[in-house]
Order: sequence, then structure tokens, then C-alpha cells
Amino acid sequence: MRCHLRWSKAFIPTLKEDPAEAEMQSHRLMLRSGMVRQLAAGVYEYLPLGWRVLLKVMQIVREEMNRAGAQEVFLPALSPAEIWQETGRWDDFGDEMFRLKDRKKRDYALCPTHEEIITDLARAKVRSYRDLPQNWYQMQVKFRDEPRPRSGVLRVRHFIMKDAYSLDRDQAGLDASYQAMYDAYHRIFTRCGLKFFVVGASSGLMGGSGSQEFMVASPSGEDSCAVCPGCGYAANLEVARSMRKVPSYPGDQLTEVATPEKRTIEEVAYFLRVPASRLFKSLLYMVEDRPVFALVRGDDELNEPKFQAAVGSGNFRPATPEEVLRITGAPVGFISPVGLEGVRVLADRSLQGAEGMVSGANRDHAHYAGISLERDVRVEKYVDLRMARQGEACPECGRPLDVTPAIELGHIFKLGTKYSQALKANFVDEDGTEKPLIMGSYGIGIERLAACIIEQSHDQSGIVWPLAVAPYQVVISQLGGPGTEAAKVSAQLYQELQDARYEVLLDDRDERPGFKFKDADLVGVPIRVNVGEKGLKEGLVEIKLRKDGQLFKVRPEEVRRKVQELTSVEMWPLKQQ
RNA sequence: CGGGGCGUGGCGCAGUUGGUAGCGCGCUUGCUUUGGGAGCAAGAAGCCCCCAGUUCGAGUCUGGGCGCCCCGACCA
Repeated sequence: MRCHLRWSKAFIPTLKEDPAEAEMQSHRLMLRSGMVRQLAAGVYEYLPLGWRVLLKVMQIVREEMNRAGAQEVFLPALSPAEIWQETGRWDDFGDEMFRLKDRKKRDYALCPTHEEIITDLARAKVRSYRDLPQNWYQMQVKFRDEPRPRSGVLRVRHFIMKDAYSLDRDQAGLDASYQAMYDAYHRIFTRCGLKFFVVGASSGLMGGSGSQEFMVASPSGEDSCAVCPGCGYAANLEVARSMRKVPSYPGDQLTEVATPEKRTIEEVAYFLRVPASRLFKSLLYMVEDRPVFALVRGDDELNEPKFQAAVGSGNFRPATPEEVLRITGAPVGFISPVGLEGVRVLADRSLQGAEGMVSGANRDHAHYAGISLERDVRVEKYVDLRMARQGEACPECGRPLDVTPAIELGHIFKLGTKYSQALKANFVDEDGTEKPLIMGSYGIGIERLAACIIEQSHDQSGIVWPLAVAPYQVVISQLGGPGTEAAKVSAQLYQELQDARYEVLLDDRDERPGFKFKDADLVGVPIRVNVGEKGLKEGLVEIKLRKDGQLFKVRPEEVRRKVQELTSVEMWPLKQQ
């Protein structure tokens, strides 16, 4: 992507003042440096500088995907409703899917993701195990009508995703395809100069043997991750396990106690003078319209993704107060599975064998004490249902876990056969039988990736681009108007650095030096060459590094060699090419 | 979808008891300046988010919309 530009001709609308709407640093700096402009909530325009950064990022992604054996395609963003109806996601996506009609009044969707499209392609063209494995990827705009776009470019309604899909004949093939993507993602984020970590993530309903997310720690992150500083265990809180000390209480007879107006855990615990951990929460959910109890200790929170995995259905919701009354005979706050027949009960592992517990009596203003889970509750199974917390013991090594907010940059997924079965994407295996394709899917949010780089690499003055993704590698600050020695030397260096295949911005604007320095720092070009009369009197120009302010004074004819020296190490963090 | 905040030149904001709009930055022109966002002078630029109402008169008051931001819910 060779490119060079005179700043006087460039469209780089920088802002001296902070835009009011920007809270995150990356958002603020993208707006101030003239990378983007907002058109509507969650809809951004990429201006020349911003687009150059995205192109750089996409090129890195492309090179690493190709290296991993994936093949680039370009699929439509517009798709007919029928294909979504086949998998049921025309309904499942609900309001999040942008929908429209064509002139014949046929329904279409703007694709929020491309599993359906890919699988349809595969069923049409992949016939034999000899055609496998395949991995197809694209960089394409995804449309999602988010209920609340936010954080600048981090959660938006249309964004570029690199999405890849692997097709394999068996589980071993999927494992290999998945591993290749895992390695590619490592290389991509490393080349982008990011500090990141990988966590185990929720497979939810997708089935298969799991998924992992590539995360960047950030206070603005929408995900929370449990990370063990000791052994490296890391998991999205949706699936994170932890060990807690479970107190035990002496067994007792089941007795009903009056608890007038005591509805919450705190109220009941205080009223009965027992710790919250001695209570258990009886949470009633409707799973496919049938009631299911989820039990966790009073001082724990139910983790809904874990509950979803345990019941094996995504079609669930908390029961309404009316349903609670109808099913248990008591209002919310006084219910439990004790003495109730015909309602499935799932309990958290920490309740296994618990004695002397307190929960609702299924009567207004009354609770049971002395509950024995074994004796009094018909628990279908004990599973991990609770939310892990900061400071609890790592399930692998026992050290205290950190819980940290993070931004999800990439997600790799063993899909299995969910889509191939729904769309009948089969192949004929070696033994002549027809089998569904085993699929994986792998996504990276491109704009999010660029924003995360800024989050991790900026200072008071502006962005500090890593060389690999900088919109330009070198800016020449020409400190003197037309006809001066500075202008002459600047023009020479401009040409010379272009010839050496650098991307160079020549700041030939009619502005004062300080103005140019501020702009260059804001925009974050890694290397600045100052060409001014002051230095030229001694026959020297300055090379200044954006990241640490290091200053080198060299003769103009040495600039090229010095720039090469300064860029060689950082340019290719993986020592390739 | 709940809660909060905000809509006034391109950007950031002010606007008193209701009397027909102002500041800083930016922009245009000229002069002076020129190593960390220069100074002076002269300009241009506003459907005060929209609609209805109250009023002699609304940026300002009332009602209803719409848009944007933040917190939460949600997030294949």
C-alpha cells in the first residue's frame, strides 16, 4: 500500500477541541485526528486517515489468513429471507436484523453474520470428502440493529468483520482447522502491536466442543473475564469456574418460620440472624414454557449462560410474578422447590449435600428453615450455575482469580453441524455415506481492532501508532515556506523516502512549526523528520520518534539509512519477510 | 425497553424576569510573525432539532414528536 501525500492537499480534518460525545480515549482521538465522522447512532464514516488504518489492519489480517490456508471470498451483504427461515434465524434475530423488501415485495435481510450464506454455498458446491477441508473468509460489512450503540466505534450498527468458516469431514479435521485459526489470530494481534489474552468462552447453544475469545483488557470492555495470574487459566465470566469455601451448617428438622414482609435475601438473612450463604435462591425460569428452578446460594448470582447450557435450550426467561404465583402458590420472595412436585430443579454444585438451609415455604410471609437438599428437594442435577467472583480460587491452581473487564476482538468457534444439518449441507465420505459438514467459524471486528490499538497506544498529545498499522510511517515537517532551503531539502527527502518504499506525509502547509508538531503528534505518525532553517545552518535535520520522543540529528543524506534502521525491528514483530 | 443528560454558525459553549442571538476555536481577506496549536485589523457564516399551543411577542413557558450521549437491560 505505497502512498504519499502533501498535507496541504490532504483531507485530514483534525480538531483542536475534544468532541463532547466522546468518552473513550479511542473515540476521542479518532474524532480529533480526523479519522472518522459520525453520521448517525452507531454509523460512522471513515475519512482518509481512518480508512488507511483499516486497510493496514485488513492487510495484516489477510496475510495471516492466507498464510493459514484460508481463501478470501466476497459474499453479499444482502440476502433473501428464505435462507434465514431455513435455520430459524429469521425469527431468532428479532429486531436486531435489518430487514427490507425489494420491488416485488420479497423479504430481504442485511446480513448480521454469514453462516447461512456460507453453508448455502457449501451445500451447492462441496460434494465429496475430496473437496475437504476448506476455509473461506471475507471482510464484509455486517449490519446489526443494536439496541444501544456505544463507545464510538466499539459497538455500532454496521461494521466490518473478517469472518472465516472452516469445513471439515470430521472432528479431527475441525480441531486442526481451529488450531490454524488460533495461531493466525495470535499472529494478527501480535503484528498489530496489541497486548491481548485468550479466554475460554461460552459455546451457548452452538454446541460443539467450545470456543475462545481474544480479549484486550479495558475498563470500557463489555465483557468480564476471570484470569488467573498464577497458571494462566482465563475464561469469560459467562463460563468461568472458581472454587469457593462453602460453609456447612448442622442438619435440622424442616420447620416453617414466619417472615412477614421479608422478601429479599438480605431481609430474610437479617431477620433470621443467619448468613446469606445459609439461604438459597430459588429462581423460577420458564424453559420452553415449562417451569424450571435454578438454585444458588444466597450470596451467589445465577450465571444465565451456564443455566442455558445446563438446560440445553436458549428459549428461556424468568417466570413472571403471575406465573410464580400460579406454579408455587406463593408470590416472588417466598418460593422454593421444597414440597413442590412436577417442577424440574437444577442446583449449583455448592448446594450438594447442604443441610440446615433456608428458602421460601411457598406461602405468603413464610420461609422454611432446616432444609436438607438431599431429603427435601428432588434435584435433577447439580451443575455449575454460579457466577465466579474476584478473589475466588482458580479452579486449576487455587490462586485468587482476577476479574477484569475486556473488549472482545475475536472469537473462534467450533460450530459442529448446527448449520450444515439445518441447511442439509452434506458431503459424501470415503465410505460412500452422506454426512453433514463439520464447521467452524472465526470472527474479528476490524474497526474494534483499530480502536483497541488506540486504547493501548496513546498519550496526552494523541495517538501513538505502531509502525505496522500507522496510516503513514513518516511525516516530514517542513519548517519554512516555498523557496526556502527547508522546502528544498524537504522535497528531496520526500522523494527519497518514497523511493525507499516508505509511506510519507509531507507537511508543506503554510503553518507555524508548533501547529505542525501538534497535528503530527495528534495523528500519531511514528517517525517525524523536522526540516528547518535552524538545523540546516549546521547541515542537519532532526528525526523524532513519536513513541518515546527520542531525537536524532543527522545530515539529510543520512535520513534514509537512519529511518531504515529505526523501522526494521518494529516493522515486523514476527521477524517475517 | 427502563433511568439520567443534552439538542443554539463547522466544532466547543453562554444566553438573566419572555422583547427577535453572543463568546472561544475554526473559516475568508490583509499586514506583521515563524522550532510546540501566533498577533492585529476587517469580514462571512444561525429554520436557536421539528410540530402544535400560550402570548402583542418564544432560543427561553406548555404539550407532543424526533435525534444524540451516558448508566442499566439486551448483545448471533
